[in-house]
Amino acid sequence: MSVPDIKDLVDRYIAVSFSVEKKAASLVKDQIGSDLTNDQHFTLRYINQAGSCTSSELAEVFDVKKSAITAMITRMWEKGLVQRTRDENDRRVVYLTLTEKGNELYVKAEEKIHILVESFINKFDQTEIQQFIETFEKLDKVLSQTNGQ
Amino acid sequence: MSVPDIKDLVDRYIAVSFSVEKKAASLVKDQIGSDLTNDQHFTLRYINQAGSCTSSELAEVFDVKKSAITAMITRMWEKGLVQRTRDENDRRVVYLTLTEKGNELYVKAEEKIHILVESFINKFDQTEIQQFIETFEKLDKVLSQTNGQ
DNA sequence: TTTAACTGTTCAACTACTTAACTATTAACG
DNA sequence: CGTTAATAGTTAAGTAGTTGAACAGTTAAA
Repeated sequence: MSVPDIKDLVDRYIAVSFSVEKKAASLVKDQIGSDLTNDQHFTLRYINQAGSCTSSELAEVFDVKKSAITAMITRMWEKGLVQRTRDENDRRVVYLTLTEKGNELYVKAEEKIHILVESFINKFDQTEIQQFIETFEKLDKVLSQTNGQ
Repeated sequence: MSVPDIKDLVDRYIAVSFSVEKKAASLVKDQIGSDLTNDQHFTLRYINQAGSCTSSELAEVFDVKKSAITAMITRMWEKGLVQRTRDENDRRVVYLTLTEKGNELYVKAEEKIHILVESFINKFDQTEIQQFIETFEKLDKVLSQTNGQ
């Protein structure tokens, strides 16, 4: 691959990945509506799948400082979506779980996103979709390694 | 494709695309440093490539309200990165252009991101990279259509 | 010429994030 | 055992980015 080729590839990669990122987030936001922000939805999603988790865990997964998690969980707690429970054995630890309301809202939002993504991937054929997911999974793997340096 | 298949595909798609989005943004942020935020960098990028543009144009491209653009451009103007120039023919319009400092900072940040992305895509073979870009371009195209509804 | 449409700004309110200092608790080690 | 380290989470001040609604000024349309 010659020098201008790689520069051109990198250029296209940057431009189009940024564009896709912005547009996808915007679509999801429109679909979820005003009950939940994107970040709050993905927080509910994580807690739901983990059953329960800690602030430190969320901070690592979302790659933000713990104080950012405290603030977000407080906002969600004020809306009645999550609960804080202190660990009896290690009194430093606080477990986060979904309330009934939080779970309901999560399921509703998840359904909406499923419909959105399904209608979206229906615009492509099977081979293409497999390729999309393969692409994302490969990128995700290498990004995880790069982050861990 | 049976029903559980498509549900599973959608699940994987949502999870992995969110993960990639977060990690990529985080890497870029680390690379750019504290001089520029991701959004400010991509705003510089857009203005640089367009030569000059308007607030309305940016609002449409980034899919945010015009007041959000006013606020961001003001922050960048305070840092001496962009200029506002009123159109002489249509006094409603304000043209945004990069200052010398803005352009320098953009070029520097762009170099950093190029090195990052290049080292990143060097971890894959040519066929894979072509596939990545193809994937993003297909997604971008359909996302644009979906947004326009 | 009045009315409508458009461009951009201001303001209040909100989400999200960082840094730094802090509390409370547990673990480590001499 | 007791002092010191590390760990989990919170608080507070400051910044970035966003929305919605009201607004000023300008241009286009009726």
